[in-house]
Amino acid sequence: MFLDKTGNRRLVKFVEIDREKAGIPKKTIYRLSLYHRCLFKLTENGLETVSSSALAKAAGVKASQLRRDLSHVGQFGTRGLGYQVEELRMAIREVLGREHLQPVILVGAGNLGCALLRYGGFQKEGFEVIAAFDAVPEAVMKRDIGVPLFNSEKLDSFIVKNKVKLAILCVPAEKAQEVANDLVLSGVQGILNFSPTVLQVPEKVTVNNVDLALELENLSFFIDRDGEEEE
Amino acid sequence: MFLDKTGNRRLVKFVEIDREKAGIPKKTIYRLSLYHRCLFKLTENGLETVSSSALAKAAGVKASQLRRDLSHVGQFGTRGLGYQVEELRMAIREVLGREHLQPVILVGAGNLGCALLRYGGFQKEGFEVIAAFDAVPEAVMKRDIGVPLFNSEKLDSFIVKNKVKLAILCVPAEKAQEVANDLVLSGVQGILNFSPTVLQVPEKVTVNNVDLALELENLSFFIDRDGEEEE
DNA sequence: TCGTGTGAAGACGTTCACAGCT
DNA sequence: AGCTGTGAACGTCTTCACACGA
Repeated sequence: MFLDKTGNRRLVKFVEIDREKAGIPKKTIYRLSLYHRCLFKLTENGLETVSSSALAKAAGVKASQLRRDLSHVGQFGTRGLGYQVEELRMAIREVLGREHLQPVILVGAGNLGCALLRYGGFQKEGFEVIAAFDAVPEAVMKRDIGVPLFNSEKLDSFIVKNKVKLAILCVPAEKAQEVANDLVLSGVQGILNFSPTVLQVPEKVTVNNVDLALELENLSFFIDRDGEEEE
Repeated sequence: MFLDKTGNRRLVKFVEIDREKAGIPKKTIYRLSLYHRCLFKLTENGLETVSSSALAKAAGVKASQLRRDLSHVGQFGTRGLGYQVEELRMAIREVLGREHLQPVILVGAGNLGCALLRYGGFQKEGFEVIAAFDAVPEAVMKRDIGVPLFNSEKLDSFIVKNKVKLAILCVPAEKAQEVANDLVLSGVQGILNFSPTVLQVPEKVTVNNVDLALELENLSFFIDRDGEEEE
C-alpha cells in the first residue's frame, strides 16, 4: 500500500513487508502510538509541520529512531522541511488500525477495576468500555461506574453476541487464568492483564501485562544503590 | 551496607555480585522480580527444589533464558537436580536489594490514585505507601484511603524529612512534569508514572511509565488484523 | 542419566553517517 | 542550507547446543 509503486525494492529478508502488520516490530508499534499522541497535541497547538528532531524530543526518543520507526509507515517527510503533522498522524492512525475502534470490556470490578472505569484515560484516547463484569456485582452496584455491570455468568454470551475482542482483566490473581480461559474461548484476542499472574494463552491471543508491583520493584532496584555511596 | 562488617564467609559469592549491579541488564532485573514471585509461590506449595525448565514455565519464559538470567545472580543450581527454592529466592532477593524496603509516596489521589492505595498489590509485595498527596485534599478526604493524606504544599518537606526515594505519580497529564520536577528536586530518584506524559528528568532519576491507554492501543493493533481475513 | 552453566551464534533493536531531495 | 530516508555498524538480548558436575 505504501511502498509498492517504487517497484524493485530489494525485500531480501521479509518479502511480507507489504502485509505491514506482521513486519513492524512490536516496540515500534508502541512508539507509533506515542508519536500519534504527540502529533495530536501538536495539532491542538496549531503546528502544521514538524521535524523529526522536534517530534522525537516530544516523544522522548532519538531523532534517528523516530525516522527509523516512521520508515515502517511510509515516506511522508519533505526533505529540508519535515513532516505535515496532520498527514503523518493520519498515516500512523491507519497503520495502527485506529479508524475503527474496538469495543472493550472489563472483568473484575474491584478497587482497581472501578478506578479504571472512572479513569478517563481510555475514553480520551478513543476506547469505549461497553460493559463490566464481576462475580459479585451486588457488591459493586453502589459505586457509580458509568457502564452496564453484569454478573460474570453473562460474560461468555456477551462476548459472543457483541463480538468483543479486547478485555481488561482485573480479577484477583487466583481467578485470572480461569477467567482468561473463558475470555479466549469466547473469542477475545487481546487481554490487558492487571493481575500479577503469568497467563497461559494460545499463540494467537495477545496479552499485555501491567504488573504494578513489579514496576515498583524494578524501580527500587535502580534507587537503593546510592543509599550507601561507597568509594 | 549489606554484608560487610559481619564478614560471613558463606556469602562470598554475593559480595562480588553486589559490585556489579550496574552490569545486570534491565530486562533481566525485571524477570528476576518475576522469578522471585514464582519462587515464593513454590515455597508456599511446599516445594523445595525446582528445575530451570519448571521455573521457566511458571514464569512464562524459556528455560535457557532463565538460566542465563540466573547466571547474573550466581551459581546456585545443582547439576542433575535443579535449584533449592528458598536459597535461590534469597539470592535473588539480595541482588534486587529487597532486604530493606523503600518507603513510597503517592502523588495525586484522584480515581486512579485512590484505587492504587486501596489495591493491595503493593503491600503484598512488601512495599509500604507511607503518605499520599493531593492538590485538593478536601475532595479526597471522604474516601477511605488508609494512609495519611496531605496537601501537595507539604510534598517537598515531607520527602526531604523522610528521605523518600520512590514516588507513584497519578496527577493529571498537564501537571505531571511540574510535579515531577518538584519530586526530583526534593530527592526522589524513582518515579512510577501513570500520566500519559513523557517526563523529562535528569539521568540519575529512573522513570517507569505505566501508560494504560497506550497498552490498550498496542493490544488493539494485534487484534483487528483478522477481522477481515481468515486464511 | 539429568539438568546446570556458558561459549558461540543468532535475532533483534538502535544509532551512525551520509546520500539525495527540496 | 536543512532534513529525510536508509545501508551499515554497532550493541543488546535470546536461543542453541554441549561440556561438565551430581
